[in-house]
Amino acid sequence: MSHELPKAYDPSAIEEKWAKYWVEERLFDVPTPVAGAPEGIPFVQLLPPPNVTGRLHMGHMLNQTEMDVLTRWHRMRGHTALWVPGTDHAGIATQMMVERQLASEGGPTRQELGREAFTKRVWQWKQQYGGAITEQMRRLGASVDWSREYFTMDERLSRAVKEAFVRLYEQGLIYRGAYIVNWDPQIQTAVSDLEVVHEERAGKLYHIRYELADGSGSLVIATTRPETMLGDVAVAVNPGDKRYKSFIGKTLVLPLVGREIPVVADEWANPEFGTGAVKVTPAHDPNDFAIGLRHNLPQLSIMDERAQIKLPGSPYDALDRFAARERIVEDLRALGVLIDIKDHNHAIALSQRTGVVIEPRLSMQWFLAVNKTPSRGGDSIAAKAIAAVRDGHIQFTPDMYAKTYFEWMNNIHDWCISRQLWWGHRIPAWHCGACGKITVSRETPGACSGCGITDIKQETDVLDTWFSSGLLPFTAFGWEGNELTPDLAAFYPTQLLVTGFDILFFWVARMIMLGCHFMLDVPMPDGSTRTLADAVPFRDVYIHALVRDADRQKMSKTKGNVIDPIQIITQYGTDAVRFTLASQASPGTDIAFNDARTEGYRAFANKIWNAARFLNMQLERGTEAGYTVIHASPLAGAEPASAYETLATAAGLETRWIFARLNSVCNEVDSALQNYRFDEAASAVYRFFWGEFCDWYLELVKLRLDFTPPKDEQTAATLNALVTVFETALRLLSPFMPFLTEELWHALHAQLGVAAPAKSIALTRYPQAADFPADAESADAMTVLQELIVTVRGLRKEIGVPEKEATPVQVHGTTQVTGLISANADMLAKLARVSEVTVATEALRGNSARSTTSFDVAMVYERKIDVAAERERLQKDLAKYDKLLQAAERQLGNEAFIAKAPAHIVDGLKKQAAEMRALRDKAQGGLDELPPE
RNA sequence: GGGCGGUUAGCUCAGUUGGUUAGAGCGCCUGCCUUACAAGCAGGAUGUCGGGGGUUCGAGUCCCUCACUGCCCACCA
Repeated sequence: MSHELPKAYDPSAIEEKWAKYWVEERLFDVPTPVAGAPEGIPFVQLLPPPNVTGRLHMGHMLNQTEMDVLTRWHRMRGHTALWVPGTDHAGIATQMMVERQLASEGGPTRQELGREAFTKRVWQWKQQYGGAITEQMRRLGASVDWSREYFTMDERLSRAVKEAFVRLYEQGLIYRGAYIVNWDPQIQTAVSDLEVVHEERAGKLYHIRYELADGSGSLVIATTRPETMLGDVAVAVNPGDKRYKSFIGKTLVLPLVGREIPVVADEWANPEFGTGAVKVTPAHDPNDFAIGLRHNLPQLSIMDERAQIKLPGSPYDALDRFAARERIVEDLRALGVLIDIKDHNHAIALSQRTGVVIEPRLSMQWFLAVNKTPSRGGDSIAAKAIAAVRDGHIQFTPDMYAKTYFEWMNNIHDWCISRQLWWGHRIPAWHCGACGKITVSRETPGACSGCGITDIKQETDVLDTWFSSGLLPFTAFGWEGNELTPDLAAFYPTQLLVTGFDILFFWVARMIMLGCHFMLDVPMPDGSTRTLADAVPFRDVYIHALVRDADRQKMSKTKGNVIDPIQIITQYGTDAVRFTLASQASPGTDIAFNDARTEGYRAFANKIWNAARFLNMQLERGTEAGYTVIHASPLAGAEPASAYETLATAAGLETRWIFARLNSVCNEVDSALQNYRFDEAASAVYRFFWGEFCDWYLELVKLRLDFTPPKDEQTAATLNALVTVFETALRLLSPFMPFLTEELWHALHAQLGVAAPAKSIALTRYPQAADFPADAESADAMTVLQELIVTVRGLRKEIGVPEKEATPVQVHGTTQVTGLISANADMLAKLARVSEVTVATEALRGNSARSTTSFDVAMVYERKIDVAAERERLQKDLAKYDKLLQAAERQLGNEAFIAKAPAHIVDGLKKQAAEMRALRDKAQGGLDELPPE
């Protein structure tokens, strides 16, 4: 039977197969617990739901790699590991996408189609294309529970959203009113503060003269937006501003318009800015709106939803706001009241979605009051959200994000949750045309709650997408009120949220606000009242960095530097890309994605692949020679450590050593992942597999495997150990490189002729340090031998011994060290081409000798000495050791140091000084022996 | 305007509570087709840890300051 692996690793040949297998076999589904919570603390994560319109980008890939590594790691450690996937309906993005599609088809516009037909059309679009991103996720091997996949507009989630809205309304936390909001005139909807981005731009500050109605004088105002003067209802000056004292209470005539407006005194007017007199346009500026309220001024809207002037009869009617600006400036100039135009840089507000300039607009909207006490009492939403983090119920990593969070949460304003869109959760409120009463209800009401007439109309606005996604940590588990569903009992709070800082406020903060608010009302599994500590939506938040291009530039379509993960995956394999991201994922640092690095990790995958091939060959030879290897991967429990002990003793030093290394690398990986140090974990497994298992263990194993008859115990033990270590390494690597390890793990079992003990390596047990003897003695012994081998290799190279020629060496050191070396002369022979080792009684120095802190070694070889090079080397050594020695001696001579530093530091330094002195003397001795220049 | 980061080898980054010779990968140089792997093996070079000051027996690590740089937030017309 042949189990030959192809010579080179080809990810495309294996990845799709396993991706499909994992999904079809439903390996990662976590059923709803029948009663109570699963044993232990389940590891539950919610995937930040990608937009249905989305295509996989590097940010997703990083996010999913991190989540998957953790999920697989926890699962293998025996925890219930639940990762819930889903997609977000993404109101604005999706509506725009479909509108664009309609336009490109030359079809009707959204408005022509009408609301019902249009939303139907969006659903069609969603059915057809909405799965693209989850398809790509499957390709990444994300070990999510697909049986729990949701869409934020699913019927069940829609019910939950309605429930949440109605509850907040009943608690007096949702209100409706006419306020200035950020208006996007392109898509013609309100957007929240967060959806506005500011950009510094060069603008103008226009100085305009307004005459007093009584003709007694005039005053000059300064504005960046002269077109809004059409809506002016006052001019404000600071009450303390002496220049304008006499104007207060008088009436001005608005140029071009002729309307009379008062001069009011308001603190907001800044005497330092402009002329100190500011025009007041309550319907088109948030500050002016506030002034208007203070002075009881009318609110005069002069623009429509497209940001065109709407003043029937006026010459400016129907002009776009920017065209109107030009016309008005011209007309003011003609009138002679345009006094000055100054350059003025200021930050203008742009819509994040469309990039158009935001128009502050007075309109009727729905708001969530975040700082208000609910009608039934208790803390405000923001107060709870602050307390949850402040009191440590939620932990941020990196923790500096907690500061950012507080900064925002402490200054939070009410949240405008209504959008004038058609795609989204329609607000469950009904307007009565007769009495004006609003009926907010879970079910479609038959009649107005005020006057009882049946002719009521549902609110046309929908909810901000983030409102529904903010509810996900509990709605994903079946929340529809105060009842504790089995899933909520088992899985809430989730353990960890992994996400990017770009949605810290949009999503993370909203989940905390809404989770803390709603879940406080849901009892604990034991029936007790829930406290904030258990109302939180997640215990940990891990904020990952941004993936940038190789030159640290932000990826953007306009720059054309977007790296398509699918393309990189096709080129290098998913495992290599995952490993690249994991190994770069150091908290708080952006990732400069350089595919040179990915190429390196593909080489790593290839290395693993070839180690498997080597193993296969040894097993084949072993089988032919009549050896049997029986190995079963641990599922729940480990082999008893004593079994490893016995195996290692029979196999030899290198096996004892590699077990000791496993002991230590298991610890490293576990503690790194515990702290979300994906980079450290990845580099630990990398160094172990390549630097230790391949570079040393596999080479040394070649010495031990003697398949010529008769059978011997050492070969048998080594063969077993080899399989054990390799299989363990596969499990260790599996969370990082799930495809490759799955393939090789199955191949190994096939080769061994035994059934794999599980359907997937992902369902086996993660290697634990305690499984392997720490064995410091073997570790130390190998360190000496490795150091010797490396030193000899270096010597050979320097001296110029031909590659293939074996040479004798002399060693000097303690009897323990020389004994160890002599006993392992075969290692030296194999790895450093040493033909013979003799022990010298005297210290070794001279041109062919090298010294380390544990031994001297000299090569017995006639050579032509490059005196100059040798002198240079020795002088360099001398200088180095001398410098270190002097530094050590200086410090040891410092009484304060001896008195204050801990003993182990002082002793260590003394030892170091002695070693440096010896090494320095040897270097000096070598120099003395060189022929003079 | 407010807040938060970063600056360590040519490049990308580690560096745990201050403690004994500051590390890794990639790249670079030299030599090897030693059959698991040339996507490899072996050897090698490379750092006044952004500048200055301070605390300390001891600073890449703590404090101050300056410079450069990035990000977030913000209703100054």
